[in-house]
Amino acid sequence: MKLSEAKQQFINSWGAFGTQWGINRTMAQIHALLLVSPGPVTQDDIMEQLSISRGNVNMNIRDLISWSLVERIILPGERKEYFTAEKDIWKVATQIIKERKKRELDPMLKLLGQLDKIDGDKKDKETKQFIEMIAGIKKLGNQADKVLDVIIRAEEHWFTGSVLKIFK
Amino acid sequence: MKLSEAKQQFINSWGAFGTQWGINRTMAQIHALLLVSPGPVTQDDIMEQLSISRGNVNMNIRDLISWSLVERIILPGERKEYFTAEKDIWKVATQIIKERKKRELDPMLKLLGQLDKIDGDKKDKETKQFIEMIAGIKKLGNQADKVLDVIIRAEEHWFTGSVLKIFK
DNA sequence: ATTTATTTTCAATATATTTTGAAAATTCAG
DNA sequence: CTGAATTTTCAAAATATATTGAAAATAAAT
Repeated sequence: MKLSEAKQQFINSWGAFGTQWGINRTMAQIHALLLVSPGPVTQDDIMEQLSISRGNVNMNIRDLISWSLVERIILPGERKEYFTAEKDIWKVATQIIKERKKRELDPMLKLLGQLDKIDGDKKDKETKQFIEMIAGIKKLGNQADKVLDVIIRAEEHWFTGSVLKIFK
Repeated sequence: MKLSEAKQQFINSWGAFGTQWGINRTMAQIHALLLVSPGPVTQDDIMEQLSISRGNVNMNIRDLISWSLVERIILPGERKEYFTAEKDIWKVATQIIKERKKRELDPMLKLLGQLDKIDGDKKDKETKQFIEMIAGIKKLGNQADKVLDVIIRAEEHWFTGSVLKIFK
């Protein structure tokens, strides 16, 4: 397989993979393109390589920046803006975990904290069952929160290829 | 807050939450409805409570069954089929992890295994960089695979509320 | 201050996904 | 086997999401 083919396939697959995780295809593809591009890249480069419009590139790039996965770079003497992606995959992964925790897990735990304040007889079977179910999800969410924090801090173990060492 | 309100809010929020994770809103809502329903429920019950069509219920229920999150139940003497969801949230979570591993992580690792077979000079800077990046993702994927296996097997720790104990 | 390059916005358009509902298939009772 | 109840399918319609592209805004050079 040629390098160019492999890159193209990586971009396509990364895009398809992203959609399964609620990430828009183009955003994932732009991220993939930046991951396989050795140097900084302009909006025009991305437009050309992925055959998409300027507006599309612009919006998705800004989205990627809000996830701290892409950085805007100004080259001295150049008028255009350039972009690069963090290439260290461990950093990419922990950054995504951090953001999803903040954007999704935290709000969800907040919501669940309100749902178990039910008026009326707490001894009622149906009420009891509901409160227990919510408590279960809350417990799961809190445990996930802690586990993810440990994983985020496991950088050295990732580096040595032994993330499992954080388990006893 | 009344029980019925709380249930309704849970169903709506669970649906919204699901969409952020690439799960269709209605499927997540049906799952939520079954989670808060003490007994088994029919297609007609779901149609009525969520105001959706029969076909929609049918397709999404089958999808949930394929994820092993919902079970079809035949009550003796009854013509209609009933459905229930696994209520133990830990089991729900590990089942989802298992399925996503199988459906997404495994195929992704398979793909990555093909992408580093690049023709030509392995010493070429760009080629080298690409191969290393793919290797990094592969490494991350494999580690995630192992960590998820440990989590799936941590049931007793979940039960005692100390999933963190699996960390040293 | 004016021109020019570049980025950003966003209404209109295109595409993808979900939902409907009625017809076809299946299942079960008599 | 027949007919009624129930489930399943799937083309058409509705909805939601993503994309375009040109106009407006911004930034830099002269």
